[in-house]
Amino acid sequence: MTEVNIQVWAVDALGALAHETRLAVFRMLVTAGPDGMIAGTIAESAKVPPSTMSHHLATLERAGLVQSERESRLIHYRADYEGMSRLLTFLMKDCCQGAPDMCADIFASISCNG
Amino acid sequence: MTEVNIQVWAVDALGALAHETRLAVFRMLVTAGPDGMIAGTIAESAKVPPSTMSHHLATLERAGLVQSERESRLIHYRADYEGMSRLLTFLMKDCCQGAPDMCADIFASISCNG
DNA sequence: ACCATAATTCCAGAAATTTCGAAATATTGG
DNA sequence: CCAATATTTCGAAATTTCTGGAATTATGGT
Repeated sequence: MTEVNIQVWAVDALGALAHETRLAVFRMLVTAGPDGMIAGTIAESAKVPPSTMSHHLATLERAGLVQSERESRLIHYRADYEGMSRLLTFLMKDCCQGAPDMCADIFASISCNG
Repeated sequence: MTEVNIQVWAVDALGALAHETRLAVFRMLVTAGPDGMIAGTIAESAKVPPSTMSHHLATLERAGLVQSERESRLIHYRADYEGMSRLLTFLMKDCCQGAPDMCADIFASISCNG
């Protein structure tokens, strides 16, 4: 993926997360782990009509941040860790160049333990 | 900042970056370093009218991603590394819990050297 | 005081996003 | 095949965002 294209994609991904409901859903899915959640349950948890949630989930999926898989009548949605990783890496790349200390700070503040 | 409030802020910050021009400008400012850039130069570089750019810069500043400072007739804009750090940390927190391996992958792929 | 420069704010039209009920599609069970 | 359930797609109104010319504010030089 060329530099210009990844930036176009990043705008989409950021836009997908730039919405109260969608960000909440995405975080929920990340926390839910690899099994993900059923579409209906997601809508119920977020207190929005199924139709509305369907649009939001489609937006997240188009942006490559979630994946869906049908299992009989239910549709499972799970976070796409690779997409998220790509986004975070993209955002950090420039920061690490412009502000060498910043990445270190972030690494320290997270340390992958919470 | 409470959990719910940081998420509200995060939506704003993500929305600020979810625009082709604004993302390009933000990355430019990060790369430019602590001295930042003059408003007019930014508009010129991005090939948008000063008025339009002023709106975009205000959006980024409201979101806490850039800072401005007047120096005589010129206004310097610089990336707000603390804001960016807060956003990246926020996004990573959930990921590190839901996908313990993911943060490690990101750390490896960056390693703060480019 | 006046003029020139730099940038913002005002304004309003254009474009995109958000919302959700109703209708359509997909799947299973009887 | 028919009914029930899960979800998406359609459609259209409401809201928000984006854009940029014109007017305004701020600063410095002569």
